[in-house]
Amino acid sequence: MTAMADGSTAPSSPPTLHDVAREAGVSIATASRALNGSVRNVRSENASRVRAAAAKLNYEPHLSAQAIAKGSTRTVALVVRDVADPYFSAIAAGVVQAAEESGLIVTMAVADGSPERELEIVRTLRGQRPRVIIVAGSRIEGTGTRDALVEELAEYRTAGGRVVMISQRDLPFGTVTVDNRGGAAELARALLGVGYRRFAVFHAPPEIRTSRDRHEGFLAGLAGSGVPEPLALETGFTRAGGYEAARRLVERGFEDVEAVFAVNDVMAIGAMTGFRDAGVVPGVDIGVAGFDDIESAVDVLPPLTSVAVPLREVGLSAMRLALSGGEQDARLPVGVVVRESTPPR
Amino acid sequence: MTAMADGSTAPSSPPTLHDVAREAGVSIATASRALNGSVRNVRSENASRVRAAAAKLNYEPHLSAQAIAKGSTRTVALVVRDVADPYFSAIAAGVVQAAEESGLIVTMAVADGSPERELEIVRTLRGQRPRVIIVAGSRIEGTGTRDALVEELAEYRTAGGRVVMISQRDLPFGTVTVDNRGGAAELARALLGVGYRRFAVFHAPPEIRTSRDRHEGFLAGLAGSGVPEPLALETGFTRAGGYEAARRLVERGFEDVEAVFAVNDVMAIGAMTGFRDAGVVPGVDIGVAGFDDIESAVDVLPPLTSVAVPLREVGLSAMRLALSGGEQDARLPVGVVVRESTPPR
DNA sequence: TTGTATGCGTTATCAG
DNA sequence: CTGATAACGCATACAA
Repeated sequence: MTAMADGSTAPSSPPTLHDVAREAGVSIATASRALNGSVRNVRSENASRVRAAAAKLNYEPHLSAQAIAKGSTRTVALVVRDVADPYFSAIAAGVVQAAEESGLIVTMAVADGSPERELEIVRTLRGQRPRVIIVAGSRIEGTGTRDALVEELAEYRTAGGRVVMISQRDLPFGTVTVDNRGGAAELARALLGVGYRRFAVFHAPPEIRTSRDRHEGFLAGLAGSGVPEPLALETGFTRAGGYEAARRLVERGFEDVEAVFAVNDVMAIGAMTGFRDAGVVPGVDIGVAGFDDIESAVDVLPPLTSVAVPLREVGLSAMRLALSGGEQDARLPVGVVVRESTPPR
Repeated sequence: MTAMADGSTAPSSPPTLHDVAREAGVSIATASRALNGSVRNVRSENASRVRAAAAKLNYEPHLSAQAIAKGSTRTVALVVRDVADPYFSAIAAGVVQAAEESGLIVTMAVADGSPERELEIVRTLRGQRPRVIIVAGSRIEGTGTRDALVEELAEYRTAGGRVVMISQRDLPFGTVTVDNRGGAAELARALLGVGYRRFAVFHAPPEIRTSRDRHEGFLAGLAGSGVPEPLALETGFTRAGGYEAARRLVERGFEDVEAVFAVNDVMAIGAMTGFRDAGVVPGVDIGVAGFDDIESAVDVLPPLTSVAVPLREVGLSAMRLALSGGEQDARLPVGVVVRESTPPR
């Protein structure tokens, strides 16, 4: 930190391994070995001199330099639809936790629900040469970008990278999924069990695989019970979508609908508010159930019936799967939690 | 992708600039210039040949290599207390958005409420040589780590890095804050205005500056009104903390308390559930107000009175402040939103 | 055990 | 406008 004429300090650059070596009076190679690699092959006296020098200079190895020297980075790239969504932030928390435990750095990109943006992200992500790419909440069904995305990721994998998809099965990559179909079916049976017979489903566009699976699972759970076909309302995969669908349902006259299944909790919670704003009381005039069991499910009124998904664990599993190099899939169990938003009737 | 004897493919490494240059029949220097640098200085024919070659090979420049060649990276390091907390995830969303608009990559680290961990993170972060370090939700008041953290960040800045703190003023770095004191004072006056006179405050340990500011601001807003000193309950800065404090308040007999101010919304929402679980109805038996106005504030029942903080904007501002290189602070306005959790009495 | 020399992929300098 | 070539900071094969 050299003082300048005006009293400020010159932007001195961080110490390099070279500086450490000089300070310790050894060669740069010895310094390198002492600090990370084979500690056995360096005389302990020199080793401690080097460590002391590094500490004195507050040296931190330049990760980019290490990356190009070693030919591999220590970063994990995570792409999500929206960080602010509790579903994704919970998953991200799991990913970050597992990564930090392995000394890896997590970079984060937001696809914002656009397949094109997602593709572009993955494309430029490769510039980071990350060890792992984790894609959560993709919506690549049917769109023309699907093949491009797969090709991009496949090529990345060929170059030694690991790919893990979250909730996006039947892509040729390791995947961690939750049992969306089974959970929704179980939920349907639970609702039948407490007396509901006429349903509406608030679902997202079918390109969103998660939404479709949950929708289909719900129908499957109803099969054979003899209840009428649920009314299906397509809307956004967000709180606003749930709110809007609820308003729409009330406007069109919902008399015959006894309970609504929204394919995720943020939609369900939005729907509850939508119903209430329309003068329909959730849990009294109409039952409401969601999926994910996010934290706030127990803080809304009435508490929301949902299907518990271990979201943080999803993130952890994704990292574990990636690090184990597994191509096999991990499927996490889910469980129905019936609360007061669907009282017996 | 060379085919191997067993039919699998060898882990071929990604194409380098060298490959692109060879493919285009130019030197590596020309290829480099054509792809990023001074496009003017390369014959347009060659430029397009290079671009074509890059596209054909699906070339992505190795960011680490660029970083060491150019002497600077394009990454922004963000450290938060907890990604899953809606307060931080909203801020993170803003940071990521602004960063992506500037072509920067965001890396994320989680301090988990530990000052030691935070210090350690910042220390190792320097290895990334990020352009910017943004620290959100620090709790470094009083602890011995404070000076170490400041020194670490100061040194980083001396080396040309930019530091921005969020909600952590009186540190010698650029800061984006919200008007915690003013907002809380305004809230206090609003509650007085609708008839409340006896309060309790659920606050976090005073090392958390945000909590202390809001607490003090609330008291300041009450000053001169002649109302009795609010009851102060210290608890965790989390939903669980709010829940616990509510239970505790009910147990000790809360008859004289008319309204509770919890220093953030997740605490307030936890408190509402805590009250309800204890048989006390929020908005009827007791008023509840929070701070932040997170999304779910309108989805709980009764809707939560709060102080609106533009959280996403906080993240955006932090990035803007960092990129503009400003040392000056940004202070974002807040505004009280009175809802049904504090009905007139 | 240590040091020298080379290479990693890219940019930048400097002659042609 | 182009092409060698020298950095950048670090790891490592090779030689001593």
